Amino acid sequence: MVSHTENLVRTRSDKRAERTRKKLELAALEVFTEYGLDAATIEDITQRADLGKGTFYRHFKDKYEVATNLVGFAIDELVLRLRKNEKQPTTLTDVLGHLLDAHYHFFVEENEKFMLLFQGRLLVKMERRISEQMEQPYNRYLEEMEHMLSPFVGEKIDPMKIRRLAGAVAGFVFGFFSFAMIGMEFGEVESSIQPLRQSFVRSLSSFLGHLPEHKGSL
Amino acid sequence: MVSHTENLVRTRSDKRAERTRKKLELAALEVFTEYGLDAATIEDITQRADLGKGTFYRHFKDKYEVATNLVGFAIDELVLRLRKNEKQPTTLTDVLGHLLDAHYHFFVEENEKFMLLFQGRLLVKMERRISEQMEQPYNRYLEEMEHMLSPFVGEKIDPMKIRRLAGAVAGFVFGFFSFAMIGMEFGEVESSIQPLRQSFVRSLSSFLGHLPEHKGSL
DNA sequence: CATGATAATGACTATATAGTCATATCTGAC
DNA sequence: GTCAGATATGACTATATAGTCATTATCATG
Repeated sequence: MVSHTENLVRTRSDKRAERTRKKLELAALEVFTEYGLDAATIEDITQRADLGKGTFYRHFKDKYEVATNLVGFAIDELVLRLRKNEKQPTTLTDVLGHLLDAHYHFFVEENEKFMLLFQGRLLVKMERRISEQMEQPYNRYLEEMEHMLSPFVGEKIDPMKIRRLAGAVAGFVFGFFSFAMIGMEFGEVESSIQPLRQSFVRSLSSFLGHLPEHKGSL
Repeated sequence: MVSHTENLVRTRSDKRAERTRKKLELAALEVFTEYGLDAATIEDITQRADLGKGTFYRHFKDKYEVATNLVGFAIDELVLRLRKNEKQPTTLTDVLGHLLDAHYHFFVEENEKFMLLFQGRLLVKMERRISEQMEQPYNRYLEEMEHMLSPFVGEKIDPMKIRRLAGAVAGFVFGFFSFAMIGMEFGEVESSIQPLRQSFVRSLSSFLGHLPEHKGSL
């Protein structure tokens, strides 16, 4: 059973460290969202992962290195969700609706990652040395949204305006979900979102001077 | 010169401790918004205030006590601004417009207080023991907005829905200003806000104005 | 089943910050 | 100008967390 043995090689020895690393990242994500990035300690993380403290330092320089990795992963996933649009959008309203839905599902299904992104953004705003490496993922995310929006806002629109629109979407969505929803049950969240969705989409559509009725001019 | 003497009494002796306290609070506000609540240290605060470390402990139990006070003051000021509406609003659009403007001016004129409220809300969400005393001010703030909105959304609306509406306004506003505006100059902020203001107010108010007809939709 | 190589460990030291308190300073009254 | 009460101070101790590393455990290999 050579192949079996080779399999074991991969899954046991080579991958043991990798599994440990993943365990630490998962624990760190939990601890960061529970206590806050700055308040979390290395021992909080290793205890949650059921590992020795020294093990942490075999994998990461400090907690901000894990946090930076996690922010990168979370952005990757959010960007993937933004891209995965079943039906090709034909109007600005379509795009905005999809963006809102994708963020909403990310918020519900990956709440810890969502809240981590929220915290990370605050760090970036504070321009702490620690968060230097964290900024790039957020720019990727904003660029992705710009890329999705730009075909529907006309060639002559100032790119700066598109950037602001992307920022507005991110701000509203993150603000609403994380700031407003404190203490709400999921049922409440769902019933709060649905009716507001339309207003949100319409509001942002007209930000560019295109009301939903006025079809997005390519 | 009795009055003069009494004046000195007030400003020198009786008020020395109070002036020191205010100095510490001001320094704490700066440090909190610069480094983040959890990352800030007592010595950061006392150095900024140009005072000895022991002095801090004569006035506050720990940094979270100052933070809690500061959140209270900031909410007081924001609520005052919400109340101070020159012309009595006659429509929902008026109220929403005023709410947006008041938040916007608070964001621009008292940016540190605004950012502190943002951070404090995150603490409240995390339900850290430290933030127990911090929750009440936010409820006052939400209640104030509910109070302003309720006359314009119909008598039969479930109070819970008004609460959600107030939360939505707060979420959008805080999210947009603090999350989206990272790295923007004030000029950019201003030109981003103006067109968005109109569409936001218009669509949200038209949505809310029709609530009574769409019973149980929010 | 012995072996080398990789990974994990937690007791340990180092460091940073919290929190205390005896002393010094300030202030207005007399 | 000195006294008493109030206030501020920073050197000090205590504590919590970071970060290290000699030791132990795991594991594929021959």
